[in-house]
Amino acid sequence: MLDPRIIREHPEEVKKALARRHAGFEGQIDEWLKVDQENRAAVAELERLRQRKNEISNDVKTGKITKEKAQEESKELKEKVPALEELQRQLDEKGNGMLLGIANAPDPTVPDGKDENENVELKKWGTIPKIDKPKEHDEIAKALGILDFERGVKIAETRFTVVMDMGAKLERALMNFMLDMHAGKGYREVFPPIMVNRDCMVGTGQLPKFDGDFYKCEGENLYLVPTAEVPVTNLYRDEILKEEQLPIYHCAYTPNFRREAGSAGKDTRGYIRQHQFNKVELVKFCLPENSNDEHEKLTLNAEAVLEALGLAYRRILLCGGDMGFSAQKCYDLEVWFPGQNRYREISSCSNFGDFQARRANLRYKPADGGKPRYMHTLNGSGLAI
RNA sequence: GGAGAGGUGGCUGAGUGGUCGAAAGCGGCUUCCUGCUAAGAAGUUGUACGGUCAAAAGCUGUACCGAGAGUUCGAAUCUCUCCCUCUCCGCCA
Repeated sequence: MLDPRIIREHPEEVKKALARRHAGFEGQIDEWLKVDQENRAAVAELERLRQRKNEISNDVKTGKITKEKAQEESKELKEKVPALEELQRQLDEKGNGMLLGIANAPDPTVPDGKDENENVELKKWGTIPKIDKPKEHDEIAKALGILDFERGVKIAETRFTVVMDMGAKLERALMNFMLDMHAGKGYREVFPPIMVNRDCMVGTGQLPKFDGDFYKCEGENLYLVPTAEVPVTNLYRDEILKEEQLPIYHCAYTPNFRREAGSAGKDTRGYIRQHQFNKVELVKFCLPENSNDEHEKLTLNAEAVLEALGLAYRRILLCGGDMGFSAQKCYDLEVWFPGQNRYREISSCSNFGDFQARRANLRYKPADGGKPRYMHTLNGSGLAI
């Protein structure tokens, strides 16, 4: 979430930055400021009453007043404090809930624009293969007998696919290839739980705003991970690391589960927009001053996979209107699909600044002995399989 | 699933109603001392949000001993509910 202090002190700047998302978040800032002000007033009053309470019990202790007198003095407090506590708790919850629903502010280097048409192409790599009448991947896969869409639907439901024989082997080979590649470049491999609790989902920004996009276990406080970003970024939740421990790089393979609730009718063909898919994810934790550099390096690490596989791709800088909720800056990598005669997203590499760190309470103790500070987090697909 | 034990500061671990944000030890930091393969001495050492201040330091207020609720003038300490961990038994890939 955004820094409450910055919103209080520079509301206009924050609103201006959020306006670049073209999603109406700026209006929520004013609402939050109102709630915040009420909340702070309630806290001040509450602290005053509690101070009085402590004085009374202290006076009993030192024999300054009798118990009877203390009871009498406390009578009013005993009515006021619980009521005020309840009010303050509600205001706090309300303000916090609002903050959790407000997206990250775009970085100044993010281009203006309201949708994907205004993204900026930054680079292209590789040669687009010349193929006579290229076939779609699902045609080829069906012919080879390596993807079975019908049985996937039978076993689960639509958008689930069975991968067979050389297809399964290819899937597994790519997974290993990517993990080995990143692990060789300093990313510590981690295989996390693929179910996470709600705190994790809030920590990385999936919840509360996007409730319904994910699979939740009935009667349990557990969600199937929509990306390894969630368990891996939350590894150090509520911890204070030492500055010397940063940066931390992790790579992780997990299956990913998404309900794709809003995408009915989109990409209904083939192995593209599945409810379950495999991905190797890169996650970084670093000092605030290094996150921009780390973002560039992470994106190059993801690109290296495409280059090693000899696949033509391009890098896109997302405009303000097309960025994900938690990101302050995001590059998409798009790989050439001969059968569709266009580039399609294969990776998304984001710098979250301290947005996730604030939600997940990811801090580090500076080497100079200062107060704990929020670290920065980044992640990128490296890649979706 | 059944039975029992327990959740305290970076760690170990005291603390059963007030003098407890919390003994002690370890670890960390600072200073001092010693010429010998590092030891000793002293001090210091939680987090968040406020106030004071030009600011920092300092001082100061409130909260935090798994979470929530209750009893009380006063709760780490008593009561209730929940969560989690450990041990044993059962079941099981």
